[in-house]
Amino acid sequence: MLPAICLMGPTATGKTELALELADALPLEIISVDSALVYRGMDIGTAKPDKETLARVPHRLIDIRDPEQTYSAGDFVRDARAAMKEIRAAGRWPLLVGGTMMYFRSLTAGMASLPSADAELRATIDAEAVEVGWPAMHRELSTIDPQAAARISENDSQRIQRALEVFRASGRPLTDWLAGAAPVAGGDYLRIALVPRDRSVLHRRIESRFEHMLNSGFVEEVRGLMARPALTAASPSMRAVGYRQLWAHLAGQCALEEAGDRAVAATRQLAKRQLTWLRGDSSVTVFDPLESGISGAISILLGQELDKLAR
RNA sequence: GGCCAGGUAGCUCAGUUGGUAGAGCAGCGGACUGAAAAUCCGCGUGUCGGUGGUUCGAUUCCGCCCCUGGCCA
Repeated sequence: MLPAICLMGPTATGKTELALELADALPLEIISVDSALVYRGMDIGTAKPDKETLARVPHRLIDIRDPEQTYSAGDFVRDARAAMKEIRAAGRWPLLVGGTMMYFRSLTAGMASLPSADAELRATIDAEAVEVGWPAMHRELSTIDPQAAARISENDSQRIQRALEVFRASGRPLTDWLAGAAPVAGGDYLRIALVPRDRSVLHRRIESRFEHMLNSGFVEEVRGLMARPALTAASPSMRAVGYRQLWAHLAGQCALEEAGDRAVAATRQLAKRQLTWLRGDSSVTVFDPLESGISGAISILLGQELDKLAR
C-alpha cells in the first residue's frame, strides 16, 4: 500500500497551491491538516481555498465546525484516519496538507489514550486560577503529579490546566496515563516539508498576504463573528492569528494599523514555531518552495520517492 | 535666520549626580500528548548623532556642526 503523503510547511509558503497541482496530476484526495480551516465562516483570515476550488478539488476536514465549537488533536486523528480509509477504499490516495504540526505528529506518531477535554472542569480550574494565580495551581499539580509539574512551567496555564483536568476527571495523574498507554502505530507516511531557506522572503509574503486579506474584507468577517453572542475573545477559534488582533481593534483596544502590525508579527511567530517542529525531524524531506519552481521540484522529488516505493 | 525640545538596540523609550547602558515590543533559538494559528521557556555590544575641548576617564559637562519636531520671524 502506498504511504499517505504529508505536505507540511509554515504558513504562506504555498502549500495549498502545490497540493492543488498535485491533485490535478495524480489520483489524490486532499485532507486538510489545519486547526483553523475546520471552522465555517473563517475564510479570509485563514486563507481558505475559495468555494470554486473546494468544489473542483474536494478537501476533507474543512468547514466541519462552527467557530463556537472546539476541535482537538484527538478529533483530528480520528477524522483523518476515517478519511484516509474512505479515500483508500475508493481506490484513491490520501494527501495530507497543512501547517498544524501537532496534528501531523499526533497522526503519524500516535497519541496516548487520555480523558478528553471537559469544558466544565476547565471553567472551574480557570476560575480557581483567577483567584490564586497559575503558580499556585502549579503547586497543587506538584502534589498530585510531581513529574508533570517538573516539566511544566509554573506559568504555562494551558498545560497546568490540562494536567489538573485529567486528574480531576479520572482520579489518575496525567503521567500515569502517558506511561500506561502506548501510542497507536500510525501507518506509512511520505513526509515532505516546504521550508524557505531565506526567512525574510517568507516574512515579506506574510506581510503582503495580510494586506490582501484586509482588502478582501477581513475586518468585516471578524465584525460578523463578533456579532455572535456565543463567541468571545477567549473562544479557541477567535484566538487564531489575525482574528485575535482584529477583534481587539474592533473592541476599541487599538487602532487598525497597530492591530495589523501585531497580526503580521503574530503570523511570523507562528511560522517560526512551525519551522521549529520541522527542523527537529530528520525523517522529513525538505524543500525550499520560495526559491524556484516549487511544483516542478516537488513533482520530481515525488516521482523519485514513488519510484523507490515501487521497488 | 532666532529660540525651545529632542537625537541611546530594528521600533518606542528609560538611564548614567562623569567610571562606556537596560526595559517593553520586534527578531532569533527551543519546548510541545484532546484549545496547538494555542501555551510556555531561553537569548540584549549598541561608533549612547558628529567633531573638538575640560578630565586619569565623556554617552553624561562645555563649544561648534549635522538631523528631526515645535514656536517666533
